Amino acid sequence: MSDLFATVRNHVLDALRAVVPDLPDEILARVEVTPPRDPAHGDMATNAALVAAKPAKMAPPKLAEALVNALRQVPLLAEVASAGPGFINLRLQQSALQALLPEILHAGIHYGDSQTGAGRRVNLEYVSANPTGPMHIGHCRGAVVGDALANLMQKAGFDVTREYYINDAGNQVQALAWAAYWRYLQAIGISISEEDFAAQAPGGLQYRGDYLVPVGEKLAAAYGDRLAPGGVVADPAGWLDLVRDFTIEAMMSEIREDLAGLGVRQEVFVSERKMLESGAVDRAIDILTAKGLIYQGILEPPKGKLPDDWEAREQTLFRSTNFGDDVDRPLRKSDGTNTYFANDIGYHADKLARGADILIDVWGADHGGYVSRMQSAVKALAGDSNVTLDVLLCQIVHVMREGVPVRMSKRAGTYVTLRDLIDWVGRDAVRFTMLMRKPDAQMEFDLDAVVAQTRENPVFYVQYAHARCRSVLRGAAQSLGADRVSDHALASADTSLLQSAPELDVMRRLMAWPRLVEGAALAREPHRIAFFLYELAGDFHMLWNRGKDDAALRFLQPEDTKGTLARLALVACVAGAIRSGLAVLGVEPVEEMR
RNA sequence: GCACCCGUAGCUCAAUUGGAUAGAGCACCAGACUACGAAUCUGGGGGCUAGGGGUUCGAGUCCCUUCGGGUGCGCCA
Repeated sequence: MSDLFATVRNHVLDALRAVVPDLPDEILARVEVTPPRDPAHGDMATNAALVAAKPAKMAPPKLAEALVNALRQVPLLAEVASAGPGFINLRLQQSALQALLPEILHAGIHYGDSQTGAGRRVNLEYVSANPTGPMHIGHCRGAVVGDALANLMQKAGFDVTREYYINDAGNQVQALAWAAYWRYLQAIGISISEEDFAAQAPGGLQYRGDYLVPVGEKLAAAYGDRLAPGGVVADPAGWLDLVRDFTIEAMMSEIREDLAGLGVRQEVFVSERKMLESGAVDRAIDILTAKGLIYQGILEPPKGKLPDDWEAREQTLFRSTNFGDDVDRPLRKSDGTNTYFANDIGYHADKLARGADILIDVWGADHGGYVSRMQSAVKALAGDSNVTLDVLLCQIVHVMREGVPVRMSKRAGTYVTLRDLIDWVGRDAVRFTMLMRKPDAQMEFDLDAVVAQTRENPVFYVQYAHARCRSVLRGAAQSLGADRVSDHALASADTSLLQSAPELDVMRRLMAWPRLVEGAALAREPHRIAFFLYELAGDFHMLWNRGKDDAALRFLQPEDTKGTLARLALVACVAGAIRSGLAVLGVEPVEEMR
């Protein structure tokens, strides 16, 4: 399938090589063929003369003129002109645009697929919420961004593994086990006040939410009172591991359900505990030790206000400063167990060992301070293999309801779970809205705007455009017969009949889709897909209304079957492109609005 | 105090990764239904891209700096 931008870019490169032989590759790589900012400039523009002027030792306008003369020989191009400081504006033959439609119809949902990432394996880790409670709205953004990015990169040809890291080792899950045990005691009729129990549990009672009540009941059903003989808090040695594993399993099952409700699917779940037990962490640290990157040392105290209990202490450190980090980072806690970072090194080493060319982690913004040390570790482990770690930080989501912020507080009981959110606005609205923002910008999520059925609500606006397309095609199927308006049949329509400005504008938008997919995938920016769909929907709604002003522009022309079929081909292309984009976002296209 | 992210129309956000005169929606004003779905569309006003300096053919984008918001800062994950 052809990307017209890529095709034209090749023509530009040919012309450039002809005019200026022996240009270095890095100059050629900077040559772009892009949609023009102002449609009056044509269908495409290239910066070729600007980037090549210096190495060619020519003034940009002069080089542009030479390129214009060469490009005028290309049959695909109807107009070629230099402009401004040395841009070259290009206008395609109408036939080139019209020829796009059968291709789109044949490609169907695969329109925009590319081979940009072919042969490159991506390990994409996202969500990785701690199994200590239900998912809330804070986890949601990362889940949606990660999932859409996985779809996007697959569409661009990458071989993507979707992964979830279960933080089931360490103090947090011990505390979870104690909290579940408290609920278990209640379930078997032993009532201990929060305060009394908190005094007995190491670290106190950290998880007081009632989501653990069913877990306690299940424990009671499975074990009776055997975990608390004599009706008292038993020695944890006899129950802690069991209760912990049981509870983690229960929480993960809830999380998987929540993810399924959001339409997020991951095929690999890695347990931190199992990874640790397998020796993967030790092996990774051995590798770093062999490279001389591990040492015993004393860190400088942090600047500014010191933690109360700070004292100078020698510890095991990773030399992350060799790879751009600010300070070296500790691998062992004072009790001898691993820091989270040490285990994460093991985990990333494991990802590398399983075979990946690109690692991507999607994290919450509160982990921003952690990025450079993890990238340092991956650089150290990857050595010459050039595997990189990209980290996407998802910023805070402020939830608004009726114009006022919804505070995220467990204590105040205004804790918005992912399930609440989906129940309130629906899966598609959650996903689309989250994807209308760059991940690294804070966003406001207005619960009322997201369910509004107006242009203000992009998910509605795009769905409506698709529904309108389908509505026309349904109507045409009635009058012309379904077999004549299938995508396959419409692919042989005479699209040269489509010559009006708004029709050609839609084709230009459709033409940009493959290039947009590639760019978004390379930049790891799924939100561009959402914006493209919003703009395509706008083009289509405008075209539709042109038909209201001028009956000659309506899709269905009873006296002109050939013209009708040509227009239906365009409509079917719009619907197909919308489906193709919504598939990336993980949003369902709808046949009609209800 | 230090590091990272961010700052664009009154509001919510884009800007093809350094490209031409910074664009959409909401809100405001004025219009289009005898109609393939008006839940839509057309037109209008609205900007020193937080401030200042630098890099070059060219900066919202890169560098320095000031201000403002967010996040984090050895034994939480």
